[in-house]
Formats: sequence, C-alpha cells, structure tokens
Amino acid sequence: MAFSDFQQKLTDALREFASAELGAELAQIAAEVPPKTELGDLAFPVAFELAKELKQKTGEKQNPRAIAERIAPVLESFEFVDRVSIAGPGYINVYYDRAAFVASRSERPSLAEHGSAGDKICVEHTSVNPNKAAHIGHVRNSVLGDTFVRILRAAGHDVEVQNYIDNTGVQVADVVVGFIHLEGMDLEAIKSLDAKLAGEGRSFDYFCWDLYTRVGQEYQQNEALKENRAETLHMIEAGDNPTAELADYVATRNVECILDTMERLSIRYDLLPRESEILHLHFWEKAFGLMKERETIRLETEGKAAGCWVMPFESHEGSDEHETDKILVRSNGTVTYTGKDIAYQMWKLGLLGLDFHYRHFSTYANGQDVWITSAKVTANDLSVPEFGHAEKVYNVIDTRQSYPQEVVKKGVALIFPERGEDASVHLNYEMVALSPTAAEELGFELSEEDRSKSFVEMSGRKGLGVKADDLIDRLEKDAFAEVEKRHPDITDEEKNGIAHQIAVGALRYFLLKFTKNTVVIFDFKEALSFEGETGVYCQYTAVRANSIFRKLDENAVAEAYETISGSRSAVSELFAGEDGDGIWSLIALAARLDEAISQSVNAAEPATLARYAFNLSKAFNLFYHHHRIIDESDAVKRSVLVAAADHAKTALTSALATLGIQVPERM
RNA sequence: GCUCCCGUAGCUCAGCAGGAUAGAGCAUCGGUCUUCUAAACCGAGGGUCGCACGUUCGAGCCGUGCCGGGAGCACCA
Repeated sequence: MAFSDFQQKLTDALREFASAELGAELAQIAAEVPPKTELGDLAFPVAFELAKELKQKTGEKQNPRAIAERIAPVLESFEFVDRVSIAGPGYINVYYDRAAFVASRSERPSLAEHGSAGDKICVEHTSVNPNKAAHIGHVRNSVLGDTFVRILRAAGHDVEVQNYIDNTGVQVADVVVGFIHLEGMDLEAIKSLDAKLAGEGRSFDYFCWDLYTRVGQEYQQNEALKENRAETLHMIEAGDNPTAELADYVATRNVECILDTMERLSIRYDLLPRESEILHLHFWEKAFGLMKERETIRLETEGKAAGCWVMPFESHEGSDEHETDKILVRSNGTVTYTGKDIAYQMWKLGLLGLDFHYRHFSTYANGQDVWITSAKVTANDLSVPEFGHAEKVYNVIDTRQSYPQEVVKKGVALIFPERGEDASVHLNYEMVALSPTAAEELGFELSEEDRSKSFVEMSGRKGLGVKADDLIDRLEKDAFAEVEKRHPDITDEEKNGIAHQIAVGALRYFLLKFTKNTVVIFDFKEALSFEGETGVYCQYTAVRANSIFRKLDENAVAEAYETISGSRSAVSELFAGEDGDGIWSLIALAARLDEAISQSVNAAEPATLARYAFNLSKAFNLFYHHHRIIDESDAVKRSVLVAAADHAKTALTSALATLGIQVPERM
C-alpha cells in the first residue's frame, strides 16, 4: 500500500469522526507533509478548523489541542500507524509504522491499474509549422506535452497523442514562395536538392530555415513577392495543382525532419492530423452548419466586420481599435485558424459526425506506428486504429494563444453544452526567449534596445533561434567528453549511447524544471550544465544506486527483505535509533511518487514531478554519503539499508522514466 | 483603453488547498576521494517574500489599491 492510500483511509476516518462525534461536516480535509521527519509522516491541521466551526455553533471557545486529543486515538487505531502526537498549537502528527512499511517491498503495481478504462484523453502537442527546423521554443512545447502524456499514462489513463500539421498555412506558403520565386525551383528541382543535401550531410529543414529567413527579408522590399504569397496560399488551400503538390512535398519533408528531431528526445506521436484534410473533408462546413443551427455565431452586416461570420465574445471589451467578437469566416468566405480549430476540437471529442481517412506514415524504431490523415480512402497495410472520440482533450499551446483558445473552447461548449468547457483544456505555457548573451553567441547583432532588455524573443522569420538539433548535438558532444574522462576503456559506440542518454536527460530536465508560466530565458551555460539541479544529477544518482546492486549478490535484495520480515523488533529499534530518521526520510520520500504524479496531473504541471525526482535524488545522495551499505557488518542494518536503497532506486527510476529520462548502466 | 501573467537571497527559480524556523540551484568562501562512481557531499555568508491597507487563531499564498515588468486584445497562427 502506498502513502496515498494511507492518507485516504485517515481522512475518511477523520471525516466520519467529525460528523458523528462533533457534528461537523468537513468537505475537504487538509493534510500536509510535516517539515521534518521527526514531526511525523502526515500532519492534519484540522483541529484549528474544527475549533472555529464549533465556536460558531456553540458560542463556546474551543481549544484546538483538546479537539486534537480526541481525534488522535481514532487515527492511532489503524494498523499502519505507529503513533500519533499532538504538536504545537494543535497539529495532529501521524507516524507510520516504519518497520512494517519497509518490509513490504515496493513493487509498483504500476498506477496503470487505478485508471478506469474508456476515459480516453487526447493530448495535442508539438504542432510546429512544417516549414523549417524546430527550435528550442518548439521543444519546450513537445517536452511538456510528451511528459504530460507520460504522466497521464503513469496515472492510468489511456492517451492518444496528436501532432497537428498546419500544412496549408501562411508559413508553408512563405517557404514555397522562396523555392519558386527566389530559388526558381520546381518540384523536381527541390527533390534533387533534397538528395544533394542528404549527400552532404545537411538537412532539408535547415535549408528551409535559412530560406524562410531570406523570404522574410525579401518581403520588406519586394511588394510583388508579397502578392505571390497570397496567390500561393490560395493555390495551396485549393489543392490539386502543381503548387499544392510542391507545398505538400515541402511540408511532408519538414514533418519527417521534425519527427526525427523529436525521436532523438524519445517524443513520439500516434496521429498527424493535417489542416488540408480539415479543409478537403469539409470538417469546417459541418461545424459551420452546426453553429448556424444553434445560433452561436452570426453574420455581421455592418461595421468593420461586415460580411464576416463572428462569434460573440462578451468577456472581452471592444474598443475603437479592437472588436469584441471573434471572426471565424472572413468577408471573402475563407475560414480563420480559429474556425478550423473549432471543427478539429469537435472531431477530437467525437462530436463532429465526420471522420478523416488515414494512411500509415511511418514506424518508430520501437515498433510504434504513426498515422497521418488523408483525404482519400487508402489501401491499408495495417488495420487503422480508432482515433479521436476522446472524453477530454489537452492542447499544449503557447500562452500567447490564450485568447483564440478561449474562443475555441467556448465555441465547442456552446454547440455541445452537455460536454461543457471542461472537455477541452488549454495547457498553456510561457515562451522560451533568448538571453541577450545567447543571441549574441548565435551571431546576431543586437540593437541597443534589445541589449538593455532582459530577454530577446526568438523569431523564425528572422532566423533567430537555437535549433533543437544543434543543441542536442552540442549536449551529446559535451557528454561524450565527460564519459570519455571517466570510462576511457569502453567502446565509442557505448560512449555514444551514454552521451545520448545524458544529453536527452539534460535537455528534457532543463525544460521541465521551470513551471509552465515562467518565461524560460535560454542561456547556453545553464542549458549545457551537467551539475546541480539537472537531469544529469538525477541520472547520476540512479547510476550510483544501480552500481550498489550490481556489486551485491544476485539474491541479496530478496534476502534483505526476508531478514527484515524476520526481525521486526530489531528493525523498529534501528528506526528509533540515531540513524532512524535519516533512513526513514529516504523511504518516506520514495513512497510519495504516486502523490507527485497525481499532483502533476491535477495541476497539469510536469515541473512538479521533475522537482520530485530532484529532491529524491538529493535525499539518496545524502543517504549514500552517510552509510556504507555493502560493508555494513550488522545484518539487520545492512538489510534495512539495502531495502531503503531499493525503495529509492525503484521510485527514482520510475519518476525519471515518466519524465522521459533514461538511466544508463554507467556514466 | 481592456484582459491575463509575473515581482521571493547577488543571479535563475521552487514554495502543494492559507499552516510549524521561507527553500533549492548557480555564483562566492572554506572543507571532503587508498572507499558502493567527487557529474557527488558537508559547512559559511546572503531575505523589509515589490509597497500599503484589509480578512484570519495564522498570509509569500486570499481581497482591495498602488508601483514595476511581460504577454494578449488581427478578416495571422
């Protein structure tokens, strides 16, 4: 049984007691982890609240300590509770039975079993415009999304991962304009360029990155090119023409490149829904019809938005410059992104009444398949899984898009009030910006104004950004050098493998340690660090733990648990002794993994789990420096130390896996 | 103008649903490797939690006002 189960039982008992004996109905019972191990494993400040409530009821002043005294025996009656103490003005501190707990080997009944079947959750993340290489800002989105997916799965949910491909948007059009009008290329020329780049070890998405920047610069002085953009965008949206075909090739190649980048970080997808299918399979028309039917939108006949279909939006004030309502259909009849997203969200929730066709896109090295949407029915080499039909949807999107996301959420809720606004969650996070120093290290000339700012925003259009693959390459190179220092004897292949795991650990943790609404100001020194609060520190800790078990006999762990079970009183004595609190605090922290995961889920905040992994690592290192495990001569103590290390290792490895961080055999 | 977010140690950030003496990393200074990996550990210094009022037994957290910073309010996404 885990600590979370203990807490559940105790709060239930408390609630019942308060109701039956004191006549107080407690809706929520606060519980907290005491600041120090000596103060117990769980604390209830509930006596303060009860004192207040009883005073209101009876008019008599109540002493919280006296109430706490009455509650203590109730909690003490549980077999997993060793004792209860009243501390300070009336805290009820619960101490678990340490010897009994440590004896139960922490086999994780993987939280998966807690989940109820059928509550499918859909998480959309990454959704990088397929017109250039991914940069560090995109990676924050992907790492947050992927980690949240892992956390949801660890909490027992069935999750489907979607990466939306905006293959018919302005950004793709811009690169297409570059290929056609700046490079003078047709589809065949692009294909041979692609082959040539591959031969030179250069990548297509990097070429597009530079080309996109050039197009952006050219627009500023070339009006004709801007006209080409509008025309190109129109051709791409319409489909079935050479420009659209060219755009499809460019977008698809960029998707492949971006998926390769993400695969380096162990980030994978189930489905790639494309905007072209939203258009061609008439998802919008269907949603549009439903919205008109339910009168959630109206056709504007006068004012600035005359001729547009808009959704009323009262919570935002209008002004001279800004409209109150959100335009979904432009006066020329085309649909805005927000409009298309409403249709897409409805599909995700299984509310649209239409479906995509699907085509197998590729298979990952681990055997997982990725599917992509298709406008046409295709012959399937594998049976197509069911996509969409989710109970709940999380959209991992930059906080700057909060306003349109609010419109989307409201739009869906207005059409399907029975599902409400809760069905769709905008998992928003702040951007990644560059420190002025980092921008200069990338070779960008900064204006006086930029230099005085605390950060510089990245810009795909200006080509200002840290490309994901560049950063991973650099991390792998640095990690390789560190591995070589420590293990000169192993093969390069092994070194590369370890360096890769370290690089991924460093990068993922770096992006997860900040809470979502903190702007990450990217700094090379910090991102490349392998010391202190980093993923590498956590990995190193787990590696240390593993090397203990590697040096122990094969069945030493099983024997340790047997010894503990057979000598309960000696174990209790040990825990009551001078090393007791120290050893127990590690075991207790390891037992809180479930709580860290459910907190992460409830707050939709992966940083919570990242911090937990770091704190557990610190606790293990403290323990490690305090005790010699293998050399311990006292058999009982040695067994407890082995069991404590085992509890910690299991929890840490599991926490790291949930963060998408692997533990190398050595490093 | 309106909406949202932020302000905690020199720097970068945590701080759970309001609870016990406000924490971590980095940086600085001083200690630890014949040992289960020193990518580590221990110690020291460093705080009017932006300011002011209020609610509460109790406020970094809640409310109001102010100051300072950021983002958004497109027929872009």
